[in-house]
Amino acid sequence: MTKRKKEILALSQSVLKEKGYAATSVRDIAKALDMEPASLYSHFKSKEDILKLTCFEMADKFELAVKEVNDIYFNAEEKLRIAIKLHVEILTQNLDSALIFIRDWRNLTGTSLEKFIANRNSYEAGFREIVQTGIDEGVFNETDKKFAALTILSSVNWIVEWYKPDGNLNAEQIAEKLSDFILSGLKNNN
Amino acid sequence: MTKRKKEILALSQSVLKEKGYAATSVRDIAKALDMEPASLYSHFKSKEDILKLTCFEMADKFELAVKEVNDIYFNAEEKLRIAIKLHVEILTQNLDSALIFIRDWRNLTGTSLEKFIANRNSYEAGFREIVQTGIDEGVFNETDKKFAALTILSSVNWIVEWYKPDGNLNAEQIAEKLSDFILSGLKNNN
DNA sequence: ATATTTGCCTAACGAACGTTAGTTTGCAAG
DNA sequence: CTTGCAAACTAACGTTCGTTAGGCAAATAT
Repeated sequence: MTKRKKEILALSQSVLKEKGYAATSVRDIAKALDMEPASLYSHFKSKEDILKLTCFEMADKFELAVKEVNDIYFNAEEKLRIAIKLHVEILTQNLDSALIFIRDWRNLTGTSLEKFIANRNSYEAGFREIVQTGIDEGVFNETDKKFAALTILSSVNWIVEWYKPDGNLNAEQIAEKLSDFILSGLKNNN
Repeated sequence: MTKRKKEILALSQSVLKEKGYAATSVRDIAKALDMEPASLYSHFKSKEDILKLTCFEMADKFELAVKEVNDIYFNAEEKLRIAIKLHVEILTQNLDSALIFIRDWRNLTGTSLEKFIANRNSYEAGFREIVQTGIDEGVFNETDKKFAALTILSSVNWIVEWYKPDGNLNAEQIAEKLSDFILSGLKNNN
């Protein structure tokens, strides 16, 4: 991927995140980049190509993060905290892509869609495994691990809806608060 | 709203939920209803009209639920449990609408969009208030209440992504598990 | 029985869509 | 200086889009 292509991709993403993939036309993107619509096709095969690149770029980052978590030996709580921290970092460092990744992956078609879903399931399985480890260690409640993993991921993913790069919480602080919340809940234990 | 209009609206929603509002054409809807596209305009003013009806139908239900929670006096934990239970019930009993409500409200325009956002903010404020009550009562951790409310709502809303009416968890069971998770967290307190 | 309304139809509109073909421009390497 | 290539252009394609106008048949109300 050439420097220029990367640049155009990033700009396209900042346009796509506004109204969503389906509601954004190639002409919308071109106009924002001060280009002719046809010029985009010097860089991308199709509109969906932009979506594919965006979604799998993100998926790759998450896959790498899972590997990182699994390769290091920690107890379940630490593992979960690290997984959440990495997840939050990826989201916040790629906010435009993250928004598209989370909201618009459904617009993928054919094998791309299948591949994406498989990838996503495998990522979720990673979280389930961490939960299972915690149960085995006796430090997590005996719980529906699928349910737990989904709940964790939903709350983590939701940050893209309100995170502002210049807000008063940085990625690490958000990750810590989220982890505390997920691990200890709202209730005061005193 | 006539019986027939309600019927067509419900069928339209079951079509719209599949690919999302923006990616679904009026012709897609008409075909699924075994109708001509133009016939839909005997019932709806526009495509966006369907989205509006769907979003505000749901918003009204949630608004009613908030009132119900606030009108009855309970401690914060019970209030939160009831709010979550009502929320889950609304989502699961109107799964098609709920999916559109959660995913596609961004496609609203003009004053509809403004009104929707205002409505949504007010609903979120209701949750923040419950959290605040709990903090005041000393039963909830001193916490960022905005952060807590968003995290709660995200995990509750996420159930539309995996809930199946014929699955092994009914709405009440889901609500209870969610409440337990949100209140006590993943960590074993033994 | 007649009048009115409801629900759907056919036909088509102009606009916007994603995309292609072929061409021009400007820069960098030989 | 020329060649090659990347990156943009102009022009247009066929399709699909949301929507409208006007009519027809069946159900409903008078």
